[in-house]
Amino acid sequence: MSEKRAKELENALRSAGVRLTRQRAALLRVIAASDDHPDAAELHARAEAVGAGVSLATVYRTLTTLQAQGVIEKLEFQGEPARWEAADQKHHDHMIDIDTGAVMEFTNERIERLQAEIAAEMGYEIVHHRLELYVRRRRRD
Amino acid sequence: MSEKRAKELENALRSAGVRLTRQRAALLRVIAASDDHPDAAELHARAEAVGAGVSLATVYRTLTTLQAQGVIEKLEFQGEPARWEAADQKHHDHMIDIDTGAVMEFTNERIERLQAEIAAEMGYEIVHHRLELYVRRRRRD
DNA sequence: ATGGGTGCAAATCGTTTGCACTTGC
DNA sequence: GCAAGTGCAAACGATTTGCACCCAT
Repeated sequence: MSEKRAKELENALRSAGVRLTRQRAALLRVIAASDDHPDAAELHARAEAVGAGVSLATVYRTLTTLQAQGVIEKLEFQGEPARWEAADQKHHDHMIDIDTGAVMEFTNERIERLQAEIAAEMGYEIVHHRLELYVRRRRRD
Repeated sequence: MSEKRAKELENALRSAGVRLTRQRAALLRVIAASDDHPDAAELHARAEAVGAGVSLATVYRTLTTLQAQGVIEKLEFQGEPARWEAADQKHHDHMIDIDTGAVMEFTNERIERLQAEIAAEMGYEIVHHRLELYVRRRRRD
């Protein structure tokens, strides 16, 4: 099924005038097959694991290109290297367990609305935003 | 007045067992006198401007120390070098004008509450969070 | 006096880039 | 065929660190 998604992306990219190289096709598949939040090195490792000869430099260049095409989104959690996720899902924010490093997703329509209101009140419109909750498992005592 | 604040901080730090060196005293004053969001290089420049001989390495080390003492907070906006702000004010989030780079502060009690609820529902408690609105001035047309 | 703090320069780490070589269209 | 894409290794920019010296306590 992620193969199907990868094909869709190939067509979308091609009609956007982006050349479909062997490396890009391989990375599209790796990304489509990932449901977590890998960083560049991890994506490179996954591509290598599948025998796709892709240099790390190309991974970086491709990530930038795919982001510009709106195919993926860049996540920059505190201090750690940038992570990436497919952009096909609906908008969501992130919650990071600071003890385990686990990244969870959530959405809250009310928060979204409030943000827009705040910006509007000050005469601005939101281009994009970042909401991250750094959390710790609640200890029951 | 920021001089008064600097003195307060000196005492607080000393009783926390942090040695009060010439460099740290100078940086405390620079920070207390800043009401914006300077990065390490900028703080270094401001310290130099006041004739405080402080190396950039020490600026970095001091920022880390002051953060650990809860005196300042680290801000990491997209891509740019980390910025810092005094931690004495009440909690607030940031709105960044992506065209001018201007950083504004805001608070919204309802958003804070909603965040806590979301975390609680998933069995977590928030240790800290990050909410940034990247905005653009609303064009009246 | 002594252990923490500092300056300097070198090292780190994620990421970007110059250049000569490939390759998709 | 040719501009766009790639690999490699070198360059980058922010930050950190090893080490010899220094100074608050």
